[in-house]
Amino acid sequence: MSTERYNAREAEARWQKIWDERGIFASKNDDPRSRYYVLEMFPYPSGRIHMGHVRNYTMGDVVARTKRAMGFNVLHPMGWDAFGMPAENAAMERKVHPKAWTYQNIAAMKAQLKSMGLSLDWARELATCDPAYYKHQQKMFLDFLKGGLVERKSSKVNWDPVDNTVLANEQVIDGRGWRSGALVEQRELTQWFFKITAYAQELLDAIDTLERWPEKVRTMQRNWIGRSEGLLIRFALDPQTVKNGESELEIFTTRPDTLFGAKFMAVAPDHPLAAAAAKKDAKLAAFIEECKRRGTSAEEIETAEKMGYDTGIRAVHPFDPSWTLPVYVANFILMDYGTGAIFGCPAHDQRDLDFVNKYGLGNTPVVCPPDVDPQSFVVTDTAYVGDGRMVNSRFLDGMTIAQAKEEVAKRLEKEKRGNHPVGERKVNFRLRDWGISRQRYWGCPIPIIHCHVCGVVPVPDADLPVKLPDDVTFDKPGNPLDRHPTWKHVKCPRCGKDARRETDTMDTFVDSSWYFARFTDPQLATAPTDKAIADAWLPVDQYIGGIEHAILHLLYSRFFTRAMKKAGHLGLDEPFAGLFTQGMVVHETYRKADGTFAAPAEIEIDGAEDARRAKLIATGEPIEIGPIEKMSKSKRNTVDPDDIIATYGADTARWFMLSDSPPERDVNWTEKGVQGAWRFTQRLWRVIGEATEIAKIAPAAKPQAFGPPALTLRKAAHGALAKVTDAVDKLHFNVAVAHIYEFTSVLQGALNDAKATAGGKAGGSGDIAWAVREAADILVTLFNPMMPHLAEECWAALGHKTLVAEAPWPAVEGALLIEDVIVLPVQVNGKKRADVTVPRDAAAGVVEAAALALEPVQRALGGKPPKKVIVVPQRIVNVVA
RNA sequence: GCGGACGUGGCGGAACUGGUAGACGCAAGGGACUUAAAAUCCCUCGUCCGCAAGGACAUCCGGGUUCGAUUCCCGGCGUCCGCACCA
Repeated sequence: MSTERYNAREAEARWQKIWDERGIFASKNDDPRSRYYVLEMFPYPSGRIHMGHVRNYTMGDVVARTKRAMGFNVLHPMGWDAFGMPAENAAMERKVHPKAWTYQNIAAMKAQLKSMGLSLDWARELATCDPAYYKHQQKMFLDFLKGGLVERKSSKVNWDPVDNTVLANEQVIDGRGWRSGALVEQRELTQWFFKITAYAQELLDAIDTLERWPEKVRTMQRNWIGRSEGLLIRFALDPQTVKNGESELEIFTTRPDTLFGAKFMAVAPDHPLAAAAAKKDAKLAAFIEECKRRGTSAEEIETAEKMGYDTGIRAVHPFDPSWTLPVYVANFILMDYGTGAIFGCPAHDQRDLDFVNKYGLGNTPVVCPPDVDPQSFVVTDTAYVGDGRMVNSRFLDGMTIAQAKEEVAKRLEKEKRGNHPVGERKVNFRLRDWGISRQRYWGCPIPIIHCHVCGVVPVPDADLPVKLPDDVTFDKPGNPLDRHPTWKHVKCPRCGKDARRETDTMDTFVDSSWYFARFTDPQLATAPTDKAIADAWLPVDQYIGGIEHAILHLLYSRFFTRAMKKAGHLGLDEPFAGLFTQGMVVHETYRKADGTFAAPAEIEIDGAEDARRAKLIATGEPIEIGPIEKMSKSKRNTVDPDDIIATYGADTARWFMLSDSPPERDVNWTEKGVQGAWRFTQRLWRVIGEATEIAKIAPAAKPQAFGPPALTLRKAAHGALAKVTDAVDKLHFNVAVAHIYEFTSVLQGALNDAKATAGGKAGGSGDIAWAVREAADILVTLFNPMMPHLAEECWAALGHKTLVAEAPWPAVEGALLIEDVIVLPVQVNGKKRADVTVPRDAAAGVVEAAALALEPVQRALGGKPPKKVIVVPQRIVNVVA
């Protein structure tokens, strides 16, 4: 074997070709072995992969390759989340068709992914913009419609004035569109909705079963679903005070116990009662307008003062007909939570307290904290929200909060007005239905026809897919489908009269809500899934992606899986058994004097680590080294994976992505770090090269006995094998990497020793040669999932005729991990003073005697006898002085 | 405000279920090889006292439980993230 440097560029292409030709990463649906489905969140085809993709897919590939070696039938597919706005933006800016742009990008990114050497089953590749994919999505939309999970309703929607489209609540961040960043407007539109709220309780409950999900994501989803238990109360309105004959105001409360502390009622500015009252009150109408004009961004809400307008209407207290409360329209009441109306109990709710303090309505405490005299308990600026006993509350006095809630609920449930009870227990959710209509071209058409006579008519199965027309224009804002000359004009499938096609397309999150199921049988033409096959593969055993999808994508997919089950396409509820959210790739920023940023490739850095200076290569202009931030185009702190792969090879990039930083945390990309990874690839190549020389002379049969040097090496090899296996299993890739480093050093030391004893030549006795060969094989198998190309190269050098990609994971020889003689730390009062060497299964008394005999222990005891000696077998000895 | 996570050398980080704190890597210092450089190999590397042997301190801070705490409990401080006028 040559001692030349490992040429990653040449070797990587060669091995990729061999893997490809042999099709070794294609998984078969009828393979009888245990299945393992590992999936990384599929990319949007933006044009180029970025380092975040490299990190994400490397992690998935390590899992896939390891599980494959362990004998699983592994499914590791890749596809494209191919619909979306950027394609239309490109069309508008560059006059390129969204489809052409998307497919060009897919081709480019696929080549990049291939250069990473990922063990993907490309035969299962899919793109969501392919009619062969979205045909099934349209069919499922109709299935769901039939099953009552789709609804068409007029509602106030979030309108993004820049993207000219509707956004789901989940896509509005701080009052701005998640893509455009534009301030979102409220508009009233008729939209299609998926009834995700029908599963609110189920989606919430099942979070408890997702044991292999990060706690953080589970918490975020729980909060998002936002369950609260309370009481709906119908307050009668004083007929003398109403303007248009209204008789009731329905509110939702989680604190019915505080009903005797009520001081006012309040409704949202867009509540029907407010609108009705405004008709006869110009000032109120103006107030409502003012409220609507106010933004909903975080800062504005933070600073907005509580404002209200007394409508003059009065509501009657449900427990006292003679007690009436003023009804306000207030800016802090949200129409889309509960009923859009509340009763205000200022003593025990901060917002209500702020409100009454402003309008002089006063407060009456009704919950008295423990150990406080009710007579002297007053609330001024801070509402009391803690525990206590009821006071000032007539029949509730003395009860706990829980008892009072129960009592109020019981009484109001019994009381009737008309046919309805005055009070009704209700569970309220924060979760809203998922509005999926988008006024865009590059998305999945909603398969519906609107007929003047028949109304909303589903497109018949035989006419699916409803394909996007190719001849569209992007010269004007708005939806190209809507202004297409012919596309929307169709005959009604039911009555045959002229009708109009739905021109809205589906939210792209629909596309990604079921792709994991499609991968199980991506060519199936007749249905979205073959249920038996999908059920055999699913749930995904390990899903890996960014935390940014903690709510949207992951919640939608959970809903979709349930909806598909209902429609008969799947037999399970939860799509992802294991979820891992990886950290970001971050990099230093470089700021020029004029405030703009320079790219890493444009600058040169010198000086010691604590006094680094950067300058622009082109001009020598000094550059300020800025904070480490997420790689982004705007900060220009990105590194192109292509450049790295061309310079160092894919294995180096993969290795660096896994080293040092734990996978869930951010990894800082540094030139030094990459070089370290690159040096290690070369070192491995050298070490395996030297090992090959010795392995050559190894006997074919395993020797009967091993001398101490061979035994030590074998113990290290099997120890490393056990530790790396465990670390990879827990996705602690940085720990696995550390153990591989460690073991490489051990092997290197053993090779040097063997050489020294053989007088500088490759040699040594048979047992050493055999152990070296075994150690080298184990080492290569261990780093293969991380650096697969180098591993193949080394594997071949070691004389194997097979591929390491197809080699089984080595079995640990458990006996090698058990030492006959062990070294135990000896503590005195919890501080380590010495080590004691004892037989592994020595009796506690023997260990104790040996420990006490040690000179440092005696010194620490100062000649006095120990009070107590604690011997933890095979762990530690602690002497208590 | 509510919820979650985290806090360990110059840096990234490791440490099983309460049992030798600092594995492994980066950076730094010293040495070998070389005409030289690169590459490679070897040694040192938490802080303080000490020539050394050895000792003291040390996992954000303050308490507690324990023979023993980075790990468990209580109370602070700080950082990051998510949600947020949610009745």
